[in-house]
Amino acid sequence: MTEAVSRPTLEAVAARAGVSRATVSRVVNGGDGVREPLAERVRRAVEELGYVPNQAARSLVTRRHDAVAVVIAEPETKVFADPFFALQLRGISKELTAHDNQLVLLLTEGRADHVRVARYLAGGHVDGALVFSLHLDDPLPGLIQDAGVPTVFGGRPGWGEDTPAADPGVAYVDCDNRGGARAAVRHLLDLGRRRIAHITGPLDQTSAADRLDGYRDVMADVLGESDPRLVVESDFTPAGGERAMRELLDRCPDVDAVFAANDLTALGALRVLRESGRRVPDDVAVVGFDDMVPVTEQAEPPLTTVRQDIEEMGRLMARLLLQGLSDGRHRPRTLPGAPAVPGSPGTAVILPTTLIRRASA
Amino acid sequence: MTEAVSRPTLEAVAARAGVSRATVSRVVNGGDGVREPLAERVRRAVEELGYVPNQAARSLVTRRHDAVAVVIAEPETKVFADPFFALQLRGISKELTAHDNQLVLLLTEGRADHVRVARYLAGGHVDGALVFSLHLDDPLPGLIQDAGVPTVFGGRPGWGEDTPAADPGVAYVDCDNRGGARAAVRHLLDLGRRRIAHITGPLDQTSAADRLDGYRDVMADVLGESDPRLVVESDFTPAGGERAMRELLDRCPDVDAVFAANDLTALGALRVLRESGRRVPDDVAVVGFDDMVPVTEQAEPPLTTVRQDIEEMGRLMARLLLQGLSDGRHRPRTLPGAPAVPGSPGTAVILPTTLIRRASA
DNA sequence: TTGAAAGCGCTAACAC
DNA sequence: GTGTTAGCGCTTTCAA
Repeated sequence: MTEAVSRPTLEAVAARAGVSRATVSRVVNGGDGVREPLAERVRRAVEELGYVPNQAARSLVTRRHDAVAVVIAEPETKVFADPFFALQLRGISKELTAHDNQLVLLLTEGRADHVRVARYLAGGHVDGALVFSLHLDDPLPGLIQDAGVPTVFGGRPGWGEDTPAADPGVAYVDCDNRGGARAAVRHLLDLGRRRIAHITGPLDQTSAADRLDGYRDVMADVLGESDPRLVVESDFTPAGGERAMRELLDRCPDVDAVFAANDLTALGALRVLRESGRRVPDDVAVVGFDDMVPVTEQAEPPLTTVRQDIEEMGRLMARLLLQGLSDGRHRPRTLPGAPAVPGSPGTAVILPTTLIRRASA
Repeated sequence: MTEAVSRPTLEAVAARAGVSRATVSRVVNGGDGVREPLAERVRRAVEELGYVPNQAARSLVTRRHDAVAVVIAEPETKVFADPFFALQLRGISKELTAHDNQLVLLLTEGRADHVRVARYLAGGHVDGALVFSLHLDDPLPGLIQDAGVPTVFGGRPGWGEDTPAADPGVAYVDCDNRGGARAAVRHLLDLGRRRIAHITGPLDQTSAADRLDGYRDVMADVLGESDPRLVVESDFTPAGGERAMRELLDRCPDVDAVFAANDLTALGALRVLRESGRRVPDDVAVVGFDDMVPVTEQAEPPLTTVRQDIEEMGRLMARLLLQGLSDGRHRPRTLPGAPAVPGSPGTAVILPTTLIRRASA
């Protein structure tokens, strides 16, 4: 196996260049305030010795790591099966890289891992955390709060909502789930459909709950009330979409439209509809949510869906965090238990959604 | 935004418990050699203050991080689209977690990121690295070697092979790509097929090159020579598989079997065969590679394929690395440029493959 | 068994 | 401009 190598220190570089450690440090960190010939000598010494600063030592004094953790509260299998995460990560990755921060992805396979992750965060390996896919009863937010790491959430965190305990300082980025859902259902109504079903996501996630609310808003508005049998809970996966669609056809064979909580779910629903001999959109119209292009465009028929800019959400999460971090650097260090700084950068950012019409509705 | 919090130090805990820092340190790190009543006092103080050790400080002296980096030399989109990585990561993750090591996933979107990753590794954030999906001309292995971080590769690294410069100490885990490919092609021959095509992976990766070699071995053995038009290079993706299959049908409409370099490629090929009106396996038999169960079993028809235990490969990579690390700890520190320790734990581990017969061939 | 003290490699005041 | 020096928070001899 490639072996560990003992690396040269600042001291060694200083000796070789015939200067003090401080001077080397200055050159290594930008080099202003060092006369050129000296700086050049130092640079050569760095080069010759293959010097790389020891981050542990540096972090110990600067309290900075130039690294940000991304925590996804889902098992790997789901993380990797759902393009949603890939897109969000790409946005995050781009933004972090642009600001010379390293992305550290922490995977969690279950509850036990949450403790490990919290320890990692509290251990001061990173300057902040981006956390997403939270579920209602997740212990993670509490653990993270205890860890005292600046955090931005992806998707509105559901914990403590409407309670006085709700942390007003919590930052998150989300899309207009409820508004998007309304647009989808309104579109189906405009198409003349009346038996509009909804296959939800996991209702312990606010995104799924909000989309359900949007569905109900419009159904109640227009039809007065809605048949509860038209709503089936699912889990944002294609397989779940299949199961839910079967259930739906069983309960309400007269269903003439389906609003699926995300595109993957819609994919499963389309498959079952096809199997059952129903034509889309003629017999049953289908609308998804997300607009994950590779999925929606290759669906049969191409999927009408509610678009949200997932990559942009990721980018914004990262930006919000980095901004908060650099602001924080100019302020005195926060004490344990101190309230979040009021007026801290845009606590919640809600991105708009757009209905994208394709062939399925 | 959730704000940073200044954390209590060892010092604070010591003061609270009325003992020395050394004693607290002992208790925190296992606690042997401390009398029970004292230890208990310390534990209570730790609890009350919510003390978590500062890893930077600890690493500075121990030179350990209990963290391992996983580097995947592919753009995110590919990483997340291919279940292969998810499986391997799961194996790695399990093994690391079992040994209280944190997995740090470093994503690379392009060459520029390689330098960043190398810096990160050299900066001493992790004890070792697991690297996979290398391409022939990748600068990464060189950079990593310079970084002086113990590394285990996933898949045989292609660089320097057959040259005196080849590092004999390099550790890697792979499956028997060539043998597996031979089995696949032999199976197709046994089925009576003679116009057997091969859709390769990216040939700058050894796994793809080895599978092509295996294909050629058998074709040459049995048929004397093989029609070069029957080989099309592709890229391990379903879309690539589609393109390649179209090309193949165009060149050799009489093709009666396809050995695809992986399951995703086979999936694309199946789709095009269906479109072209050919029946599988009646007209054209198809064999894949990997046996990614969700893919192979849901393919139409279910895919005959060469199974490799991907999760196990991941687990082994991690085990090899951790073992090397703990061995290294008992030895004097390696000097820069020192050769890898000979007889270091099993330099190469090659896992066997099995042909899994399903409906497609 | 416990404590005192040295020092890991670095940055940041503060002198010069 | 450049060097000197005092820590950052922790582990680990070494003495007591």
